[in-house]
Amino acid sequence: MKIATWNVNSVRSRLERLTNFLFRHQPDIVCLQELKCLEEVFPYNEIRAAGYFAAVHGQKTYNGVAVLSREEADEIRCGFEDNVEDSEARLIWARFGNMQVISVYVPNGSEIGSDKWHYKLAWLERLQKYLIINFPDKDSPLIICGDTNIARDQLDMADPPAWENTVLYHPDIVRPFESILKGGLVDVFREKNPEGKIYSWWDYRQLAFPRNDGLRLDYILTSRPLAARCTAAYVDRDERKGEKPSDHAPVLAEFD
DNA sequence: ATGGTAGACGCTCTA
Repeated sequence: MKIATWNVNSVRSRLERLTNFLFRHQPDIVCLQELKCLEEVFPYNEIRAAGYFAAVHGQKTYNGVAVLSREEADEIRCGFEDNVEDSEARLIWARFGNMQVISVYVPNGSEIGSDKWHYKLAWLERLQKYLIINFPDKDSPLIICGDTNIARDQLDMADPPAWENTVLYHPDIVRPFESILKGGLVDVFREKNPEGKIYSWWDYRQLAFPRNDGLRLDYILTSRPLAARCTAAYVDRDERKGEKPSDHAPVLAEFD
C-alpha cells in the first residue's frame, strides 16, 4: 500500500502535474491540501479518468482538502463537527472498511500574536480533542496526512536559527503537536529518515529550492500497528522542479 | 523593517 500527501497550492493550476504524479507513483491513497476551490469546480472528471475517486471538502480561494483513492470510500466526513463556528475547509475524514484516512491542512498562523496565530493554536487544540473523541482505539488502522505548518525540531529545518520563534516553529505549536503524536501516532517519515534534513516545503522566493533552504511541514502519521508495517518513506523532490511547481513536494510512504 | 514569488480574485489577501 502506497500513501501520499501533497499540498498542491491550487488543484486546478496543478492538475496536469497531479495526474502525471498519480500515473508515475500509482499510490493507493493521496491526501491533498490547499485545493483553493469549491467542490463544484473540483476536477472530478480528470481525477476519475486517472483512476481515482475523490472525497472533497472545498473552499473558494483558500484552503480545501481532499482524499483521493483507488477504491471508493465507504464514508466521508468534513471538519471537526465540534459545534465551533468555522468556515475554513481544513479537514476531511474518509473510511475504507476498517481503515480511516484524514487529510489535514493546519493553519499557517501568519504572525506570532496575530488573530491567525491564535486560530492556529485553537485549531491544534480542537484537532487533539477530535482525535481523542473519535479515535479511542489506538490500534485500529488510522492514517493522518497533511500540511501541519509545523517543523518538529532542528532536523526539519535547513536553517534552524532563521525559524526560531516563527509561526512554523514555536514551542506553543510544537508542544501540542508532540502531544498529539504521544497520543498514539507515529511520524513514519522521521522513523525511516532519523538523520533528518530532508524537506517538503521551500519558499517560492529567494531561490529557496535551489539552495535547499527548506522545512519539513508535511507529515504522514499512522497508528502504531500500521507504522510497524511501513517499509519506506520519502519526499518526491522532482515535483518541486520544472515549470509551475507547488511550493510543497509530495511525501510518500509504503506499507507491507 | 522589508521584500522576495505564487495563486485566486478582482485591484488585495494569504501563504
